[in-house]
Amino acid sequence: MNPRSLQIYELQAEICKALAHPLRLRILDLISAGEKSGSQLLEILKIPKANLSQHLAVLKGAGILKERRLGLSRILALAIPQIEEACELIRKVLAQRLQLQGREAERAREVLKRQKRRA
Amino acid sequence: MNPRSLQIYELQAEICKALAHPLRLRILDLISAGEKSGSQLLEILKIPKANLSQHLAVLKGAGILKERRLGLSRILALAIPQIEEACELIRKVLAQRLQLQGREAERAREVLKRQKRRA
DNA sequence: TCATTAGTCAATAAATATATAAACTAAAAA
DNA sequence: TTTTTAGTTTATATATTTATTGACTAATGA
Repeated sequence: MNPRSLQIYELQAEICKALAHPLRLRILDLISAGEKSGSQLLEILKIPKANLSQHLAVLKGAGILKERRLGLSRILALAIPQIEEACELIRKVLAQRLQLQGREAERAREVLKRQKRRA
Repeated sequence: MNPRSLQIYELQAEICKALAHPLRLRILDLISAGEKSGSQLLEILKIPKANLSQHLAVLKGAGILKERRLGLSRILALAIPQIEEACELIRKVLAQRLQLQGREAERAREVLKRQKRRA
């Protein structure tokens, strides 16, 4: 295996690790809908600010988020918008599967009901 | 936030966690190029088989890989091909950035050389 | 200058992830 | 039936992640 490809797998693994938390995925989603400051995120997420700061540090560390100062606050934005695209692709698939599962469960319940009526 | 969306973030985070290792990303890539058995992967990856088994268990546990028996071996295939699509999207971006970084570093070296010649 | 705002840092405890070695198992072949 | 193949399981040591608390800092505004 050529070393450049191996390097890319490692980079990509670091990005996946940074994405591997529901809060961080939600944060990316919020920011992709429009740049936000930490305190704006705090209002929405309702978690301790030290915790938010840690999660943001993970995302910045992986190069997924970038930051600029604006007055007292720091404005966060996506550094690699394609990552959010990839995330949305995955979410679409998962949402579809959840819906499908839901419909299947409902169909199973219907079958049970009908059997009960007949008995 | 509606609970269905929160559930999807959690599902997605589990998938990202399963992807968050260079070996597992490479395994997915190998399998997406064509179904493979464990021993085929072992030949390519040259890692202890207990370790491969653990990594495959992670991928199967997240629902990313599925498995069928064929004689003595178990054949692995992608259960959600769109995940590999998303991974490739990310890899493309990373490869581009690495190339760009490489070119920039080279330009910087050139500049240094020219300065030395003039001195 | 002093207080406030927005955020980071450091320490800690608990939970998870990883690699490795060695024992184990199930299906197929001899 | 015994052996072999292909893979899993268990135990263990180490490292990493996460949430939480409380102290800290840098920029702004009164």
